[in-house]
Amino acid sequence: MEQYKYKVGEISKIAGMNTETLRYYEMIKLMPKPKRKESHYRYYDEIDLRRLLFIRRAKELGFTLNEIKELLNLRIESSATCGDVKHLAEHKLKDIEKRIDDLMNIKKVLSKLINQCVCEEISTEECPILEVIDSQN
Amino acid sequence: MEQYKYKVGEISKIAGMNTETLRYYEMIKLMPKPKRKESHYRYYDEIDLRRLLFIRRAKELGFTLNEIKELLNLRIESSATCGDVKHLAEHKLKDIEKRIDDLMNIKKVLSKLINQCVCEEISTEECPILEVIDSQN
DNA sequence: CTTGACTTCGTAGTATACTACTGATATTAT
DNA sequence: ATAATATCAGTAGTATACTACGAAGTCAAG
Repeated sequence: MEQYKYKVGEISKIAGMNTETLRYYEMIKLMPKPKRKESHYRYYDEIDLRRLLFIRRAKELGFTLNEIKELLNLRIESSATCGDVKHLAEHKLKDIEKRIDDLMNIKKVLSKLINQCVCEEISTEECPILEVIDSQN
Repeated sequence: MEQYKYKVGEISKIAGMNTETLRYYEMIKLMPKPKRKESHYRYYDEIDLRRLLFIRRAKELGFTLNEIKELLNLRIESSATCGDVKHLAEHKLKDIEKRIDDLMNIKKVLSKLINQCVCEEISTEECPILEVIDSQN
């Protein structure tokens, strides 16, 4: 079939990780077991690639591999479990909104620092970034 | 003096970490060496507390301890180094803006999922969160 | 002035997330 | 057909960030 076009080395290169990492993700069930042509080499498709790119970025954003697994498993499988999924998704949403908020605060302080930095002297003593914490209260 | 009011156990409790973590941060120079009354127990003040709270949250936001160290050291020490500080701060700012952007995308998809989740059936096959990657291009 | 909780330092152990290595087998290019 | 390159499974090792432990010293209440 045409869609299984990447070998492990190829897809891991595109996704910016190495082959061992991909095997590791398979081992911990963060990635599904890929197709094997004649039961040998692993072959991957576009959906696998999207998933890997998502994992990489989510990791950079501070989610653990377990949290990423949860995010990726969020979907409505039947009306029976729909409430649970909604609940979990709402929980994740709150968490993400708080993250955005805190990053905005850090951004504000950094911007201020950059603007002050037209090379007037400011205090050596105080660390400006600590204002972030104050602005939260 | 009045301002050195926290012992290690007290401040670590308020900051939501344990005493060993604080000693660890001191060891890797993420926290400064605290005052010692009669050269024994460590004593901390409000600035130390703000710093610890910042560290904790920055960690949750996906910054490594080294990155946090860099953020905390951002300040204008003299007009000589001002350019460097500005450069580094601008770099960090870009990084943070990208993080906010990506989190907004995740937020959008999660909100959509929650809204769909008024218990109509949607596809079992597709993982909605993968749309995040698509919406980035 | 004792008793019990807290702190000291150093070192060893743990969890997460890889990363490297080995020797065998498979695929691909010439 | 054969040489170069890729992949295989399994296991051991590494980096980061803690976390636990032990034995001795310190402090504060009754």
